[in-house]
Amino acid sequence: MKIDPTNPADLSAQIATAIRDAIVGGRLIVDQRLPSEAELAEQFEVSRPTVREALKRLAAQSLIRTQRGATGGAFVNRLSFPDAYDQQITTSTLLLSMNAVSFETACEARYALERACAPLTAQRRTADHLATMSAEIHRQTQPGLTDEAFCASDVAFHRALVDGAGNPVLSYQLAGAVEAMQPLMNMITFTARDRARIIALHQDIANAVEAQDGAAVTDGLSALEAETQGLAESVFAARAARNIGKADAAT
Amino acid sequence: MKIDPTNPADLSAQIATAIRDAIVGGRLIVDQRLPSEAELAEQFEVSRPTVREALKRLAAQSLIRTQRGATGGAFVNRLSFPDAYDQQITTSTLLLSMNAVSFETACEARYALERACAPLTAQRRTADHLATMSAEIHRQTQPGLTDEAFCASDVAFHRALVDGAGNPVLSYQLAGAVEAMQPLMNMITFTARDRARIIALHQDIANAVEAQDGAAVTDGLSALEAETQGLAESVFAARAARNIGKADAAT
DNA sequence: TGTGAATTTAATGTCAGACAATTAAAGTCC
DNA sequence: GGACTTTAATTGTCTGACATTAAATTCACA
Repeated sequence: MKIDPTNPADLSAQIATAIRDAIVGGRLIVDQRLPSEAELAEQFEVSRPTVREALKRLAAQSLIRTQRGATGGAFVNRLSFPDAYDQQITTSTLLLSMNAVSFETACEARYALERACAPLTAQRRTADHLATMSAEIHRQTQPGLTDEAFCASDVAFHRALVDGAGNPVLSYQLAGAVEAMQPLMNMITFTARDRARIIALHQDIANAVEAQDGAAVTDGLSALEAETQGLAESVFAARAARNIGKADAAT
Repeated sequence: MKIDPTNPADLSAQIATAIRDAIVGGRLIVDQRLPSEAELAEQFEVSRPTVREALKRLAAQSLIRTQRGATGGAFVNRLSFPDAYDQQITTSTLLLSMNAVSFETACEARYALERACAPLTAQRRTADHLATMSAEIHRQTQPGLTDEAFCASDVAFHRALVDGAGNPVLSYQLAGAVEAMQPLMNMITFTARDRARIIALHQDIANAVEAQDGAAVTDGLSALEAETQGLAESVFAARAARNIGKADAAT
């Protein structure tokens, strides 16, 4: 592994890329120990701080872990599903918040993805998943629940729906989509009547899952999407009207 | 922003977390300049190399960018869709390769997600998407195409299908699932007859997309999934049989 | 001979200070 | 006023040192 000292890019970035390629390409395997920082510095012909910066870049992506002590060092990390979830959620959340993705677009994507799970969930859901969904629906009926808590419960309900498909890759992919939506969902305040309608749709979906009726689950999700989009539209319309009013008052 | 020097975690990790929270929480906004490394070192009461390690961690996640020179510094980066794609693909690829995710599970997830796009793609596809799909199908018919090139064209075909939904959030989510499958797909060698069947199914899907028939697109994807799963099964069975043969020969 | 404490050692974590490279802005000369 | 030069601020990199950690080793002692 060599790097190009004339390359304008940071040396630490080049070194990180070289090591990352070695990991992705299978030349470094899980739990394998990398050379010590001093050895890496010698190999790449740079100083130890530069090597360290490169290693921190990799650590930030959970590609390596480090251990202190005599037999310590940097080790290739097995990227776990929870680690991947976290990265996925952070990335998705920032992507939505920084790119002015409309509620409509994000919501459409979320429900489209969830519908992808519907047939599998209907087929494979266990008693655990049904129990979780019931429990969350029950929580949502509690009076005095804050909007944030209601949304959190909503996320938990949908998580159970997704996990019911019994496919960890699907769960991982959808974790980002569902969780990243939460900040957007929190922009909406729910009236008691709004909540009642949503809860009823949740119950429909839960029933369809229990009955193992994939088509009904899909339909339920579509109905919930329509309800959510309608709700958001009226909330944003009301907000826009208020703002126009304010602007008029200011002139 | 303060950190806890008695915390056993790395100082650089704590600093990175503090800054990341400020970004995610909106206290630092896009394109805002962070204090200089020297100022950050003073604020957090650590040395400059430690601050630098923290900044490199954030740079690895595309959360900041740095610029040299008089008016340089670290700036909060707008996480772009391409950046998010890249991270998503790297994460997904490593997740699959390091966790012994079965071909079956990954394939199921991939096609479930693609079916999520089918109705939207059927509705919204443009002439561009149709042209890309046609071009890739044509490429796939070329004799002498390597397995790698065939798979790459396959990915491009599916990318066009996904992008046809016209929802960037969906495209971003699916980029990982589709691209991460490629190394697994490359484990399969295709006979001419295998390719012919796959191409025929691609053509069916492309026709359905052109006809804006969402249900037909969904069915086409399901057929393609079945074909792919069957193909993989026979390849892996043959490979297992060969290995048993080898093991017998070795005794 | 076995065991537990002390020592050694190898590695990462942190620091201080320096210099190089880069870039924008300020200043200067014609 | 415009082109050139200088200056200042900032990141990038290096050197060398010390602190901290944890495993391996040594060694005294029962």
